[in-house]
Amino acid sequence: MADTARPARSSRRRYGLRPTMKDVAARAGVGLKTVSRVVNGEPGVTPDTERRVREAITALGFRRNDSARILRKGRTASVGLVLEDLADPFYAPLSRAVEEVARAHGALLINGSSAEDGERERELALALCARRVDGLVIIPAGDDHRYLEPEISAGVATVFVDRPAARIEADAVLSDSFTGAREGVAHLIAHGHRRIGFIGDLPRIHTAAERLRGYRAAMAEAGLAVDGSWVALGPTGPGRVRADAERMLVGRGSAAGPVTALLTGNNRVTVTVVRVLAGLERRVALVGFDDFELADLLTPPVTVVAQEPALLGRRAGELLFRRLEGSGEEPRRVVLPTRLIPRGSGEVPPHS
Amino acid sequence: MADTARPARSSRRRYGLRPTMKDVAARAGVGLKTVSRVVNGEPGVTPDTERRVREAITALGFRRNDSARILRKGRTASVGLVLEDLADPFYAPLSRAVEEVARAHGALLINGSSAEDGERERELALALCARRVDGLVIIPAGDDHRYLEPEISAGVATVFVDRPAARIEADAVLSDSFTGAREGVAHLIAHGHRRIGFIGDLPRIHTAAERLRGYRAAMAEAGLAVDGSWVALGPTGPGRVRADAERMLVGRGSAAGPVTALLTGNNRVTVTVVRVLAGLERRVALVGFDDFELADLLTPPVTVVAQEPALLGRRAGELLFRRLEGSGEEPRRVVLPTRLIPRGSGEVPPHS
DNA sequence: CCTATCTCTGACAACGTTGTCCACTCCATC
DNA sequence: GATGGAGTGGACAACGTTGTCAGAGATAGG
Repeated sequence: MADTARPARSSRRRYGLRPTMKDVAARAGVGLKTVSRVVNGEPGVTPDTERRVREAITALGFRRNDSARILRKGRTASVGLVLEDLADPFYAPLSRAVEEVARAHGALLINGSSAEDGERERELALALCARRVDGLVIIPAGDDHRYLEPEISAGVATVFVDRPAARIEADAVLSDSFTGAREGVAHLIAHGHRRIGFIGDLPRIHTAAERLRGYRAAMAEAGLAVDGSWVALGPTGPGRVRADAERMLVGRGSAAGPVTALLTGNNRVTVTVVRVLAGLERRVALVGFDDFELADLLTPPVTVVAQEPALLGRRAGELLFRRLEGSGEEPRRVVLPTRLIPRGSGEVPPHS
Repeated sequence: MADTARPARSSRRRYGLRPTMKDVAARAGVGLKTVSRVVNGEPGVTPDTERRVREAITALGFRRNDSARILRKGRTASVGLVLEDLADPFYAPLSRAVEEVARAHGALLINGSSAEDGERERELALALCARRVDGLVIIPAGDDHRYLEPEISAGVATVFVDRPAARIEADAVLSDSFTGAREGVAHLIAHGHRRIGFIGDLPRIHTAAERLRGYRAAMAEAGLAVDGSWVALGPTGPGRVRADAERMLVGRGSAAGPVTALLTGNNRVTVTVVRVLAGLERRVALVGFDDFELADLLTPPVTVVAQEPALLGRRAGELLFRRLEGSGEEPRRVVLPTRLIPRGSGEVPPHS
């Protein structure tokens, strides 16, 4: 008796006795395919038969197994999102926007946080590919995305956001970090500042490099030299940022003297620097990259170079689904403008 | 010839020519199962055979199809999270914490935003069940979760967070909203306030109802009557909240006069009210439910009743995986304490 | 030299669904 | 009463993987 090898009866399987279409068919006294037709709203079933099937479905608590459906149909109606940190106030609305686009296309969003670690980004992206997501939206942490090549050529639509892909050609949706930073620094210069510092993210991160470039460009355009001690790139944890800010503000290790104004490279840096400045006697001008909630209610209100994270996400989602619908266009790069929002902190005059 | 019906060759299928184990096996000149063994690191494969298989895998760019694996194995190693809004600064860290727990257990997190709509919550939760997530974490929007009963008894571990399930028994991880609100109001009373308003979320939301209860309890304990015009529950959009706040502050429609202090029911409400108060001449005391970034840098710094969203998420995740590992315990309710953080805005003395 | 034991390998079925295709029923028509 | 067609229903294979089990060699022991 080979049957003894099978522990479970056909009607109640596994730990969680999930009924299948077969069980529904048996109970309703119809064929398997008829149940499938009812479940999928396909035509060709008499009202009476349909009623019997529906009764059986509710009686058994049947729910279609989408894993099996996916396997059979090939497409999963889900897209993956890999970002740095879901809880970051910049990325959260971006994620939400991608979700909305996915939802409009009937797809679910699976997301994972890379914690700014290239290896973890890779693991996540590949795990999502193994689940056969139809598409991927990636805010890259790593500096080599060739590992995605087989996936992309196997048909996984892929869009990069906030930062471009490294070493492969792929769609990207970016903010114009260079221009944004340049305008921010020009704003400070226009208000009389000559010694301006920049505190940014790790230099390997594209946006950080671009913002630094924008900073240097604005300084150069104004004929201002940049002292080496005025630029500090690194991790955006409060400790490092606080130390660098304090160093620049007293002018320690600098022949050129302390800075009178700061450009901060992203929302986390800005918040830390706002804290540092709040403890100071003298007033220091500040322009922050990224808008943030309550910036307008601080004293002084914080002038920012604003991006639109939700728009970045939406554009990325739209690009993704356009690809999924089979546009065979070349990879393209969408660059969104930033917007300088003067609120006061950028208009503080130089101290010395 | 029935074969003409099959358009694709066996080695390159579908749009995106995904190689399968069969293809790998053919190329390596071994059996299907041997490939499976190599991919899964099972013992019993000679080094030489393994090498051949690995070569074929990289040559073809093979990646295991987890959909098929899931179908076969029964467990998906993924959990679902349904919350109101991924972009909300309260829920984002909660989501991230659940993700971390899932990651520690080798599972992926699929999340969806219900937009505070019970019907959408239901759709999302059931869609996740259809994908056969192993477990579900839900921040409920709806007021009847009986639709989950078949899923739960089919083995989907389910944990509710922030608010309890309605009309079913299920695990829940909550903050102690009642005590938190009571302490917040007691703090205001201790600083001399007698006319205290409460602006909260929709009354059908459990936390809003509990916070209102806490507010009333504190008032009653101090022997203070509550004027009907001092309580405003409703959607937390800025328009409604602003209107209610302004109404309370001038005492329009109230025999008892304008309030001198406010308890706000969640972070969104607090932020809107902070904006309203910033435009006022007189100083109004404020205690906000939920801590938020920069609360300490506003003028005056905002006193809050803090919850720990990340801890809520972590506990929920842990509870979920404990269930998944088969603890057959009764559904339990975990209640986490809140913490009053005095910063100044709650200590403003009454105006009149 | 034959058998017993062990290691490695592969054929086959099954997971739950959907697509293809054929069979059957029922009615209207000739 | 046979014929045709439309309208239903169901048998079967396939999606890509894993578990079971048995077969094929190799080695050792009698």
